[in-house]
Amino acid sequence: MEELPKAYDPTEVERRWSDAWKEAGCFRAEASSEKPPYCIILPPPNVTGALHIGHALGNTLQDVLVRWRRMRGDNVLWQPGTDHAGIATQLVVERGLQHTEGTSRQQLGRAAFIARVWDWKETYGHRINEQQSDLGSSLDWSRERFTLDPGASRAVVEVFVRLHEEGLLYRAQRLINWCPDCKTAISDLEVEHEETKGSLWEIRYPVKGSEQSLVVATTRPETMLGDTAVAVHPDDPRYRDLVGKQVVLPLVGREIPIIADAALVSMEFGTGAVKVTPAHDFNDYETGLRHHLPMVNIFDESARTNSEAGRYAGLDRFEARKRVLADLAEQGLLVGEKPHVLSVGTCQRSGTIVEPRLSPQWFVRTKPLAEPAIAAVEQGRVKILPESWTATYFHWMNNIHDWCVSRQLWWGHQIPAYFCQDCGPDAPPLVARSAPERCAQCGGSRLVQDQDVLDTWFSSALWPFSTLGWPAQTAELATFYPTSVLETGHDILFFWVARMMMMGLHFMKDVPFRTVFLHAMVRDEKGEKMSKVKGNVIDPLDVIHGAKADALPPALRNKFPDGMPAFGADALRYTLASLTQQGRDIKLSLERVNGYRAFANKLWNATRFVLLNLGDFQPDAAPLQRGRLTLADRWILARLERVTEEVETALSTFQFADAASALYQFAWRAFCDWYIELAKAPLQGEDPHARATTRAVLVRVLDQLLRLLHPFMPFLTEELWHRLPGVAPDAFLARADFPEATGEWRDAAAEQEMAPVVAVIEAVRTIRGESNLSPAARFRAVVQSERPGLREALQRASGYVLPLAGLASLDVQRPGPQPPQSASWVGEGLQVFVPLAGLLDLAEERARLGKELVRVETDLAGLRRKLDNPSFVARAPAEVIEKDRARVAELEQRRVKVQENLTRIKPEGTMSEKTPEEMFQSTPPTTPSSGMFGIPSEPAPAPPAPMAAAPTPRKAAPAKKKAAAKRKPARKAKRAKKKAAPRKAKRGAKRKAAKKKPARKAKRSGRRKVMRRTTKRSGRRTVMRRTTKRRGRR
RNA sequence: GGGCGGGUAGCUCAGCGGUAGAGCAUCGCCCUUACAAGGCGAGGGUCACAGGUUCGACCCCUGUUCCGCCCA
Repeated sequence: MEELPKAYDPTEVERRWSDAWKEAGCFRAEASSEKPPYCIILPPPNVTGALHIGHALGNTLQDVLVRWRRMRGDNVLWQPGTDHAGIATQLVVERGLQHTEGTSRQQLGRAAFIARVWDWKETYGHRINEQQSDLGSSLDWSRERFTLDPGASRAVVEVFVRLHEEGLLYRAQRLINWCPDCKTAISDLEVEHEETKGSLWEIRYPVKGSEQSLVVATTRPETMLGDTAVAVHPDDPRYRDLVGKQVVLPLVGREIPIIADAALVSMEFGTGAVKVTPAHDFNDYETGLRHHLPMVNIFDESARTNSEAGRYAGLDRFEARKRVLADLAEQGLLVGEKPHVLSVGTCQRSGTIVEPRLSPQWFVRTKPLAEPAIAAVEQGRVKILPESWTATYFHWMNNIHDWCVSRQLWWGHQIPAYFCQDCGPDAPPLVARSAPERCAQCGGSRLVQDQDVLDTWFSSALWPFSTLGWPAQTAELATFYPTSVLETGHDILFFWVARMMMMGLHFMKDVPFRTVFLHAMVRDEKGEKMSKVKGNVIDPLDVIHGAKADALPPALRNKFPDGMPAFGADALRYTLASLTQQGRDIKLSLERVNGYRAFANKLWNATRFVLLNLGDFQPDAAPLQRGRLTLADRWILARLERVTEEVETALSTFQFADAASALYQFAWRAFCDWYIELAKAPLQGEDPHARATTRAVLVRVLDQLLRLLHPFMPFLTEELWHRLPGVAPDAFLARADFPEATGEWRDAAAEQEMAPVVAVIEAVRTIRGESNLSPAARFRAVVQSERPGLREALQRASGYVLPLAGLASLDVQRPGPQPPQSASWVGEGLQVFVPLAGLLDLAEERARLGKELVRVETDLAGLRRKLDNPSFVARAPAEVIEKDRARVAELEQRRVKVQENLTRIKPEGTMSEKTPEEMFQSTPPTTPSSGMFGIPSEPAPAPPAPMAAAPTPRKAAPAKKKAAAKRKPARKAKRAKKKAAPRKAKRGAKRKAAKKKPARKAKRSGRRKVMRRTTKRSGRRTVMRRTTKRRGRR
């Protein structure tokens, strides 16, 4: 196979595999199978929609789950489809008609218009599917559904009819939310409430037959034209005498009663008297029902005043307001106007202010349906994750209102109800599965179907079983219902999840899914909602494919003046998965995406390295034999075993970020940074057996790593996997086995034995770095240890140590005289010396050791103080005390050694009486004397205030540090003094902390905790080394 | 008005009774034949604030404050 290019180019690779998977039918589910079923129903996106970042997140998480389960051998169905999106689609097509042909749907007529919508759907409706494929979504496209398909439509009719038969669906005249722009009813959920600045007007209503009057307060003066009462609180002494009298409605002249209503009126609000307009306000509507008030509707379907408005008829509602106010003012009846903040409801779709409207609509009686849906969650038959959403679910379900399901649209499921022209408008309609020929009442044949359609969510609520064939009893239904997981945004909890629960339980007698995973909302990197107005929308397709600068929204154009590079779908997916911590909003930053693009490239190059070094390797020739493995081999295999366990646990508990992070750590930190480097010696060495074994291990680890990563980065891994030796050309990683942690390669001994090897390499690297020795310089190092086992291990491993530490030679000795004039490092059970004669300035090394000594002593002081506290010793658990004591002992040893090492490299006859701290401070500053902006710098910071036992914080150190750093000691000393406690020891402690955590966490119970423990532990193995080396376990 | 979530390193986030972690960004040295989309090393934290509980608090409790979101 040809050599891999040096850098990964996602564009070409992604397109290729997307097609190949589809052609091979990799993602087809079996209708029935011996394999365990696993099913996710994709929340159907709007057919008019384009893939946005929220879809990208949802698709990524679902695809991770689904690919993982598929590889594990489940019979996976990820069910695709789109939603007909009633209002949205109708609007899109209407606008198109207006724009291109100058016609309207009314001009076309219903049938012709619907045909046009279908045309539109055929032409553009696939766009979002293709975009989902671009993301790598492994949907079973052979089973794609649409909410207006004959199958789904049949389910809708069946459900409608049955609910009606059961008395759970009815038609009634009610006050509903009406969008004057869309000219349809919308459900409560489709109304968005927004705090808006408005006014509170005070209007005087004269009391009939008296000189008295009453001032009402209102935010909507124009609706007074429809007032049918004035209400006061029954306990209000101001108005008690007026209750039962009539007022004369100004401008209209209608006489309306003054009523007392404790529920509607708050004595404190406004004037304590309110006008009652039952046809235009929900609270007034309830009041109207309680008091049997007439309901006067003053608006038409566009929210323009109708004939009920008398001389104000024919006005837009806001124009009507102006006129009413003006006339009231003229008549001296407008008493006051105060600024007022009120909650205004707007239509989710059009943004128009919703107008409550009295009209006949169909409603689903939700209470009886909600009860089982509540119980299912209470009983744990459905689990909602993150769990915090459960409370929200219960709250909504317990306070649920009947669901208005009729919409005054053309595009959608026309309601299967039929009105008899002969029985009159008030006769109840016939509800039937197919159009009845005769009226059941009068036998007449003049039947007309209800012109309205159903809410799109009505059909969506049936999706988990209608897609599987219901009402037919299909094999799919038997296999996949209840589905496994529902993954969607938490904004859809009520719209969809709750309604699917109700419908699923009612019609299938079982829950629609076992687990609901609600993902976060994706925001921009500043945490702001993405919106076209702000210009901060991140289009996932731009991220995947790249985009020219002028195609980017303004905020991104600033960031990418030369255009956005193609980060690739894998990088985007990895980013989204990594950011998916439960229950948080996601702030998406392209820097982060870029980081994972680098990760993809790293994997590419790791594979490139392996392939370049395979020589004549034959995959089956050399099965791994434990006896032949080197320490490094055993170590990486043990780490691989761990990460395999971690991924398994994390994915089982929806901890996407944990899985992604564990894999990142393993791939980059363990495999690339350590194992590949360690493998270079045997690969380039003379021993053919060693070479063969190393090759086999490289291939094995890489193969397993690619499998583990595949759910997250399907394209890259599929591509690379095919380059591995022994992979059949017609195989697919997408259908290969997912690694299982068998425990076979667990190897605590190897991990333990690696520790000193890593420690020595890092010690030498640190000395080199901090002493400004050239990376190219080769020199000798000496390791002293009193542990024979450790010495032997290091001897054996010198082949690793020399190249990785950049040494000419390594002497491993018993503790003895220290090599003169050498840099040193104190580690656990060993000391590393680098003789420095001729190599560097000893002052650097003294500074370094001085810092180290301060750290150790600070830690020691803190610990001792703790152990000196009698109540700590008396009350803390024995193991905690024991640990601290052991640590004191270890630190004490370290302190002595560092001190010795420091003493030995002191220049003859100087500073012999000084403490390390003093030496430290005596280092003259060499930084320029002006600050960052050329302003003369502050006076040198005062020496830190002396602390009881803790020595100077280490910041008082090297002169070459920046000015900012120099100011810190004072601050820290102050804090230490204030708290009258030592600064918390940090340095040098981290390794211990890392080591200790697993033990601590092991005490806890619970699945998630256990998982975290393992994640942390092995995640840290490598991380630990990287972080601790700089913290100085010296 | 009610409810939920959050304020931890410059940024994005883990951790949630026993010594503060990651990624990115930053600084220094390196074009060392897998990778400069890289390697090695280093620096960086009053864990929002104030009380309390505890031998011990980023973690538990109370209050304050700021920021999101949902519901009315």
